Amino acid sequence: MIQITFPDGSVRSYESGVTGLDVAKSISQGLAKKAVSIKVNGQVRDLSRAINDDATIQILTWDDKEGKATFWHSSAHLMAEAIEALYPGTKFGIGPAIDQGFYYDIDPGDQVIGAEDLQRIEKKMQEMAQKKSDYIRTEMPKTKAVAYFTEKGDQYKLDLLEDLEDGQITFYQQGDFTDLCRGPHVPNTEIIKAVKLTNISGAYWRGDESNKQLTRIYGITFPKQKDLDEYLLMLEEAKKRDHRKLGKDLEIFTFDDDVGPGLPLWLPNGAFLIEQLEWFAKKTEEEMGYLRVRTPHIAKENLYLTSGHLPYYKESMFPPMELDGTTYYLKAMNCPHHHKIFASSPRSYKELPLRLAEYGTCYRYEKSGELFGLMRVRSLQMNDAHIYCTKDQFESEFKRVNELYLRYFDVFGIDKYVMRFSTHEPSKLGKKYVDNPALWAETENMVRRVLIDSGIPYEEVPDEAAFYGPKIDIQIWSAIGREFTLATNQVDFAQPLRFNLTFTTSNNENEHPIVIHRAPLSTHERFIGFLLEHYAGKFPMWLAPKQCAILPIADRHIPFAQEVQTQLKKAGVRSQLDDRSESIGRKIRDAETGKIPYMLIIGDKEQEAGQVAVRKQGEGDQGSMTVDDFAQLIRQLVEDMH
RNA sequence: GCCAGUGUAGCUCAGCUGGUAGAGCAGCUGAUUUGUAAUCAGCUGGUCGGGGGUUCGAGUCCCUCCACUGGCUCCA
Repeated sequence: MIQITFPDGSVRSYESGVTGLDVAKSISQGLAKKAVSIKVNGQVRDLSRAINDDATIQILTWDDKEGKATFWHSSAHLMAEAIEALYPGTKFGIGPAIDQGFYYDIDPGDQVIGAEDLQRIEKKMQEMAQKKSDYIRTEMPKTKAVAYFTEKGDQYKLDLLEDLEDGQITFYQQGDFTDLCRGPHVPNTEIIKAVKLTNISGAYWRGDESNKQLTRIYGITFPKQKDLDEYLLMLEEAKKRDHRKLGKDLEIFTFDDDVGPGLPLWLPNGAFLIEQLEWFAKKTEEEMGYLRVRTPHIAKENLYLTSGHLPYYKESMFPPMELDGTTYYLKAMNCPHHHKIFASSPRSYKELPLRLAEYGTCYRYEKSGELFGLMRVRSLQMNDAHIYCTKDQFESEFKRVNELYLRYFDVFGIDKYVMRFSTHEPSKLGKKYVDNPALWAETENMVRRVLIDSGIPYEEVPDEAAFYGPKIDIQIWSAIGREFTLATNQVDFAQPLRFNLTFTTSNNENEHPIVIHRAPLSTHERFIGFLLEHYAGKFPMWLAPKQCAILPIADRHIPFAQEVQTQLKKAGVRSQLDDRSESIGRKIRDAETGKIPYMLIIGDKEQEAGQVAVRKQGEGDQGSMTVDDFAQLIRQLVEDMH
C-alpha cells in the first residue's frame, strides 16, 4: 500500500500501481470525467500511469492552468492526426500548448495549406475526437525512434531526436497518428468537444531565420461548445478595443500611402493627446530634477561609430545621406546626441546626477512585416532621458526612476504588465556584450537589489540585456494579445567609455559616469496606442480632447448654447457644440459613440433656469446643474487626473 | 525580410462560373425644430491599390510591384 497526499492535506491509502484515473474515480465520478492529467510530486503526468510510491498529487482539470496545457497539447496532436489524414506526407515540427490554445508547425511539402483549409481540418478534428481514441504512451530506445522517423522521412523529428539523450524515448499514439512527445496527454480524444483553428502563418524551424519556414497553424479547443462561443465573443470585444480601429473612429491618427508605411499622421485629436502627455511628462520630470534639452534629427556617421550603434543597429536605421562628402544618418536613438551635450563642457561631481530629458524624434527602419498600427512605427517620439551619475549615486538614481514609473502607472491605472529584468550571458562577453564582467555583475546586482527593495515583482530573463548593460522593461499586451515593451530603463557603462565622458571627482581625478537610459512613457506612438486600448477610447478628463458636447434640442436654443460654450471656455473646459438640425436622440448617439465624457443638453427648461442637463457617457442622465457647477466638476476631475 | 491572406466610394461591405459597378452610413442641398443612443427626401461621389499580360471583352483569370491583415524573425 502507498500513501497519497491530496492538495487539501488529506492522506489516503491505495494499492501500489494505482493509476491517476483510479485515484480520481475514488474521489468522484465527476472528477474522473473532468480529469485531464495528474500532478505527482510536482510533475505533470498521464492519468493512466501507475503510481508506485507514496506521493503528493493533484488531479488536474480544465480549470487548472496546467490542465489546460495538457488539454491543448493533446489537441495539437489531434490536429496533426487530422492533417496527416487530409494531407498525406506532411512532416511535423513541434506542436506545443501556448497561453491561448496551441499550434503545430508542419511542412506539407508541395501542398499549400491556406486559410480556407482550416475549416476542413477543423471538421476532421471534430470527427476524429468523437472516435474516442486513447492517447497511448510507449517508450522505445533512441535507435528505434531514429529508425521510425528515418523511414517516415521526417527530418524535423530527427533533428529534435538528435538533442535528446540516449535511452528511452517516449511516443504517443492516438488513432493512426504517432508522435515523438514527452507528454502528458488527456486519456482520450472525446474530451475535446469544441475546436477552432484561429490562424495560419509561417514560422521558421526552431525560430531561426536561416532555417526553412514551416506552416504554423494555431488553434484553440474547449471541453464545451459554450466555452468556445464565449472565447469568440471575447475576441470580438477585443477587436473593438483595437487602437487601429479606435484611432480611426475617434480621429486620432491616420496613415497615407504617399507619406509612407509606419509614418503616422497625427490628427488634431491625436496631436492634443501628445501635447497633454508632454505637458504632464515635462511637469513631472521638472519636479524630479531633469533638465530639458533639444537635439537635431540627424547626425554624422561618426557619431554612431563612436556610440557603437552602427555595427549593431545599421539595419534598423534609414539609409545614409551623403552631403558634401560626409555621411549623415537620421537618428534612431537620442543617447549619442545627449552624450555630446554632457561632453560639451567639463563636468564636476557637483553637477551629478545630471539628468537630460528630451521628447526626441527618432526614425527606425523597421522591417515591413513588423509594422503594427501605432505600436510599431518608423517615426517615433521618445519620452527619453539620460541620467549621468557616479557609481555611488547609481542605486538611488535607478530607484528614483523606478518610482517615477510606478507614479505614472498609478496615474494611468496601468496594472496589467510584467516587469522584465534582462541580464547578460557571461559566455557572450566581448561578442554580444561589452567585455566588462565586473561592471556587469555589479550593476546587475544593484538593479536586482532595487527591484527587491521596492517590492516590485519581476521576471529575470538571461541573455536579453542591451549590449551596453542590463535593463528592465515593462511588457504589455495589445488588445489582440500581441506583446510589446512599453517602457524601458537601461543601465549603460559602455557608452561613457566610448565617448570618453568624464567628470572630476572631489579628489580631482577624472572618472567615467554611469548612464541610465529611461523612457517610462515609452514613445508617443506606442503609449497613445496603448492608452487607446487601455481606456477603450474613453480617455480620462485631463486627456479627453473634447470634455463635453453641448447639445441644443432645437435651433432656438443655439444662442444660449453658444453662451454656455463661451462660459465653459473661460472656465477652461473643452467643449464641442452640435448645432446641426438633428434630433436630440441623434446628437446624443453621436456624442456617445464619439466617447465624449459628458453631454450637456439644452432645451426650454434649461434655458429658463440658466442650467444645463448633464448626461454622462455610458451612464445616462445625471440631472441639471449650473454651468459653473459643471465647470467645477470637470476641473475637479482634471485635477484628480480621472 | 519570410509564409499565408486581403485590397471595390470618406467608412462598413455586396458584386455567381469574365459581358464594362451597387447598398447602408458619412458628405452636400432642402424639408423638419425635435427632451436623453440613428427625422425624412433628393443629390454628389469610384481610371474597382499601381503597372503589365491573356481575351472580342477583366473588378472578376495570370504576372509583377505597393499597401494592409495574421503570424515568424527582430525591437520603444
